[in-house]
Amino acid sequence: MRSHDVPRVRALPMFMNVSEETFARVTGAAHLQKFPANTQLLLEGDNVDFLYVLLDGQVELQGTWNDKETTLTILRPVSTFILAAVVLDANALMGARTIERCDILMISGHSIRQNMAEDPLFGIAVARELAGCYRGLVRTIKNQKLRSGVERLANYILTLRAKTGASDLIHLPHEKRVLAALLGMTPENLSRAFATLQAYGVDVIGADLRICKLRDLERLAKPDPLIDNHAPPAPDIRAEADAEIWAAERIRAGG
Amino acid sequence: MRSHDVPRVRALPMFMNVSEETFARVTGAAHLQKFPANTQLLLEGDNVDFLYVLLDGQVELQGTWNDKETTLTILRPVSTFILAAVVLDANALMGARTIERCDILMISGHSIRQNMAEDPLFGIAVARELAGCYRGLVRTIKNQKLRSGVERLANYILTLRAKTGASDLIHLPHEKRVLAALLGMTPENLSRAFATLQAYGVDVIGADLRICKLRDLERLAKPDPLIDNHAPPAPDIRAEADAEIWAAERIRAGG
DNA sequence: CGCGCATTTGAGGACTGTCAACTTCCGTGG
DNA sequence: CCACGGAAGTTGACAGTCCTCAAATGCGCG
Repeated sequence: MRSHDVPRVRALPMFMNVSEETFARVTGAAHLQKFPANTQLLLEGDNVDFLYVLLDGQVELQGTWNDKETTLTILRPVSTFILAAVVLDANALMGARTIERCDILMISGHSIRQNMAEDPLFGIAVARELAGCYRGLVRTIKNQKLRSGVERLANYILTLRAKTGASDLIHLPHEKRVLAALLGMTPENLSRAFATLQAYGVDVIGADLRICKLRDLERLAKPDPLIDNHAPPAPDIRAEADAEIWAAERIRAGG
Repeated sequence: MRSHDVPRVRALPMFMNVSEETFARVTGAAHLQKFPANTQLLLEGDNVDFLYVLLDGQVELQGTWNDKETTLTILRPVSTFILAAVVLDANALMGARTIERCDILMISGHSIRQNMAEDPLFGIAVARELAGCYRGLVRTIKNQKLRSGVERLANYILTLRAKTGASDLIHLPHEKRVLAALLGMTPENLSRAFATLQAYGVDVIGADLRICKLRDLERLAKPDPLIDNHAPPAPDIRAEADAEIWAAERIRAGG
């Protein structure tokens, strides 16, 4: 691991409250690997030997069935993924593919499991991480089953806005076809959804959005803290516990 | 806790490999409670103070938004639920409601968290349980996003068949409107889906099904071990590790 | 027996996916 | 610097799926 990556990995919910010794033992045998864009890191069903930590780039977790494919989540640095399979020493239920060139830290699964047994604080950290991932998936399912495509897009935009500083000028972090897959629709449909949102004050120029009528967009989207994981309120008026929960859930489906 | 419930609770993946002492400490302050049918145990957003263990009856976990409601999972004995919220000491993202009269063991959330810190084996057990719950949700999302209503029903029937002894005579464990909500469709649509499956050899008489052309049904359903958690192969030809993974995932969304 | 609820059936409409053609964008190579 | 090719994105026509509303039927329980 490069020295400037250490604090970034340590800052992960999974390592935040863990002792130096355990952190050193867990990451001791880890190795950093670079992958080009569009590389399949893991196929569904593959045995999982490593916990992956995305340090740079974007990774898509996907599911396939019957020649159809769907995007379950898109990860951005710094995120862990495939933790659930590592903890159970099981095979992967999701495939993983790089969207861009990526730097990924690979931590031995065996070392994760062993250190959980030796350091209860690390076991707790892993459990908390998994709990956060679980709750991210619950949000995803509610979003998927309860909202229409346009509603999902509207809420995606509002969430993105909140995460990137609440500015009314927003840059989409993914290609639109990738975004479409993430939102559970076809690229054609996403295009029409954007057109629909024009009536609610969303101007689209390429990958840049301008939100002109925030109130109207919110009235359509009806964001809900039990589905949408927006940025928490400012730190000084926020309880420590809330901060930790939010941090754990930040990674919407990393396990 | 009633004495005859102890072995049932101990047999849960969460307590299977835990010492007597820890088990006693965790469940020491637990209390058994009976609830009538159609009782809201937990509203979305409620603070969660207890881990719930369903010992008898059926519980539905639901999500709501904008006056719409969806069923996320239906739990049958013996299952834990709301574990993720307990581990993070967070509020509930799902509501919980009894479908039938239920016996539920309520374990103090604080005692769960405390014992995770004191017994690493318990921490591991919790992490493994959460990992299994997480993987159950991954399966649910893939099922939801990649399959049509008829395909979901066909696979539901095949999974139910596998779980109840591979007989061609099957009894539905839920009312059809409940099943419809679970499969993510309206009761009307479920009715039509059953009608569609008649052409594939599924005869429906009330809550009883007869599968006449298993091969045809399977050709339609295309069951997939990476989505459908069927019963594992017979114990004698199965590795111990597989058995544990299956046990952990048995509860599809209990966290 | 009769009421109430679950289930079924039918008609119509909203939403979403598919296919095809077109436009735009962008990097490559001349 | 411009032309070109390919991929991404858009648009239109159409079909399939799913939902909504309404009415009819069936079933269980008081």
